[in-house]
Amino acid sequence: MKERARFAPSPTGPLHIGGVRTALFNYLIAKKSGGSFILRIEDTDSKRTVEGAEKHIIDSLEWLGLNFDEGPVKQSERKSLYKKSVSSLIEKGLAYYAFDTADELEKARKASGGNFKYNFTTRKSLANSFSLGEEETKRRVKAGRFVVRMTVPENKTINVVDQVRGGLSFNSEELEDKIILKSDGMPTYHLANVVDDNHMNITSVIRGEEWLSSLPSHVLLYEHFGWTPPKFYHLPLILKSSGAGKLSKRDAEEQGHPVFAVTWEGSMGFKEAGVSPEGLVNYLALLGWSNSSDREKYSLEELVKDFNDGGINKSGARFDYKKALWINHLHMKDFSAEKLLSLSDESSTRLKEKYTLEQSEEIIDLIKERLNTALDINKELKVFLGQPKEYDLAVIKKITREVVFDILNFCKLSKPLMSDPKALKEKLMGFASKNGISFGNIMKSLRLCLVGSLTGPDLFKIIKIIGPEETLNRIESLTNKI
RNA sequence: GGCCCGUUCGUCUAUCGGUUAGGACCUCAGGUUUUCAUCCUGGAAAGAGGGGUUCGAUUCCCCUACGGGCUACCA
Repeated sequence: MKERARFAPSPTGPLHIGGVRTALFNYLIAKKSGGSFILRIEDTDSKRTVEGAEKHIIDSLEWLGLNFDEGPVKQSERKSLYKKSVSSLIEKGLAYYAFDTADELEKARKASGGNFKYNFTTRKSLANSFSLGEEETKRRVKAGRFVVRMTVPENKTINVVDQVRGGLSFNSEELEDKIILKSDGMPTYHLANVVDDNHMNITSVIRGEEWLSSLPSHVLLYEHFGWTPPKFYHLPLILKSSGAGKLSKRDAEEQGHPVFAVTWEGSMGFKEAGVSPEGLVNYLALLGWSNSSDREKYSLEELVKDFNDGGINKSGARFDYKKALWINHLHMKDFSAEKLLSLSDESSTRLKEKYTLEQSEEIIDLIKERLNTALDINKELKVFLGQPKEYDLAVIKKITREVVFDILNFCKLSKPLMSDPKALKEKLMGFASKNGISFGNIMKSLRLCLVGSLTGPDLFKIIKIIGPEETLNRIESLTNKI
């Protein structure tokens, strides 16, 4: 069966990785079946709607490559649909008007010691169409300040099925007559969700585990309407990397990793941190889904192919940035030179000014397996773009002026060999033993001259690429400093 | 507090009653390398506790503990 799955965030803030993973699983389930992935914006709470959040959600999905086939459908534009649905429920006696003020409800909650439930027992003594009579209800509805609550039947067992956990059953005593239409005329999540999923022919509802407790209310609503409920998947939550609880923006900042796919109000996203969408998608898929195989690296297409909903895990998973970076590394080392170059605009333009395309690709090949993030590209490319701007002081202390001079002289005489890394290395080794200097010492000194520190790719290959003139320049320039 | 969900190495996970409980990240020790990184080899590291069921439980059931979620005119 071709699934229709929707990702339905509310634009109350930027899209964080929990949301990204929900979107991803919606995408996978939809695409696995050859169906549609739909975006719906649940903007029913105008007070909490944040400017720019919707754009952030869409930008994030685009960057991740989770392209939606339909939408965005905005709930704020479907008010009349919800009103009509609510009226039909009221007519059938499956929903009712209520007039209690926030203060009154607060009082009732306090009086019951925190165990207050608006349900078939308490509603008789509260202000609603059950207790007030027809005339008074009419009068109050006309006056305008009312909400609509769903009628939860007494003493009824509600059986629900969650595709991740299996069958669950709830007793209606535990439920509340949830508000489905607010006094501002907007529906609450519960109503809008059910109505829209039905009207949009959604076949699979895939959302976070925080919704599991309201599932029975939703299923009851489907029953009230006389509709067949879709399949439900409640995904385990993503937990903070250390300590207890659900991952939040603050935890992420404390732990030093991003939470948003792309930047939001000065807070760095995974994109800005240099994580590729391929890497992030791959890591997030593995956080909550697994296969019997030991495979770790997947592209989005491969995930679609291999995904099976039986592999969705039941328990919450901690976010592990190190592993995310490792997965990202797996992807980056397989990227083409062209793609890697496109990931780092500033360095790549400078690289192209200085080198031929062929040389550029050679350079990229040299550094690609050293990359964890796109930010590393700039770092690794520096050596090829100019002289070191500063030198590792700890290393300077370990080398001597004499050795650097020896190297300088050696290099002056070996210019023709510099395009042949292997030959140059052999000759330098010979030179070292003839002069009684340890090869390690020579290499350390030479690397400091050329790189400024003791890190980086193969030195002789660096020499070949930057050429004899630049090599000599760099050595000379260090001799002036020590 | 009430209701719901969950619980295998530090972390992410495999195992669908019989396994030396496997893999990956992390970590440690070697190796490769001029160095760092990569890479290769190896090591350490787990079934929350207690009851059942069974010839046999990590696996099925119950209790406890712990973790998480919900408990709004928020989603």
